[in-house]
Amino acid sequence: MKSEDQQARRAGELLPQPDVAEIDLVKVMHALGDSTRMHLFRTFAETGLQCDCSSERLGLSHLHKSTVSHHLRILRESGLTSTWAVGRNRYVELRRDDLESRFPGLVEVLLSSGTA
Amino acid sequence: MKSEDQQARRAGELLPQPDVAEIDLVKVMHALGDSTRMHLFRTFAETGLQCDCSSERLGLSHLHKSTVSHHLRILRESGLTSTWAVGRNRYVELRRDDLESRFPGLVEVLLSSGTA
DNA sequence: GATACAGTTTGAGGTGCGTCAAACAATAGA
DNA sequence: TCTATTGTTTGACGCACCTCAAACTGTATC
Repeated sequence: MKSEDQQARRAGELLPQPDVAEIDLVKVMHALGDSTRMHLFRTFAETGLQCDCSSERLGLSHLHKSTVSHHLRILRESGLTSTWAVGRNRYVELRRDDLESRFPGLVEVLLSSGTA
Repeated sequence: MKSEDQQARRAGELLPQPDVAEIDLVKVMHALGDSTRMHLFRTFAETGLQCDCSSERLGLSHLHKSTVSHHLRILRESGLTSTWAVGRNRYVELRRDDLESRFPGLVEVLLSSGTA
């Protein structure tokens, strides 16, 4: 994670998300049971932190921006991601540590599974 | 697995299921993104092999038998389970080895995650 | 202040899902 | 053969979901 991103994140506002203890495995499975959201999950896992959540930037240029916003919300509400509002942008991050403490090994297993 | 169960399984007919290489992670996630099917997943993981798939036997006495049949079909078609038809009964088994070779560690991670 | 921009919210349309009930197929047992 | 049993299939209903379009909120820039 780049340091300017970290600063921007601290300056932003954290959007509502479930506490670690409240993250539900079935909800997480449901969130990942959609190819678009699985793509976003892998993208955030790779990039670490992401600003400018435009459809093009996220590799979803075939989807309307409101649709992308919808999927990002589901990811956040399931507990998979954190989102900070900074100005007009959104910073989205995978909740790696939280997920690791709640479901040890899950993220690693999902990422190392072939994308096919 | 009890030996009489093994014999019954061999005598039965294997219902259609995807090949190992065709098991799709998103479809698996979707199958587990339902509390009833997550319950069945854990049940089959514990019991190893299960005959008499009645609602009561599976801890789903609140659901109609056709609904249970529906969920078992989705689990099978996603690649999570194998089902053998033996007489009037169905033997359902978690495809542990197949899942392990396709998504190493996934089953273990899911089972060790708290049921909450 | 006026304009442009990033993202959200709302409403609508189409589709799929979970559930039940009834009909059906196939087997076991009398 | 007749009946009971086990599980599947079909159709229906209500609900949730995915998608887009339009309106909206809030921010940055001129």
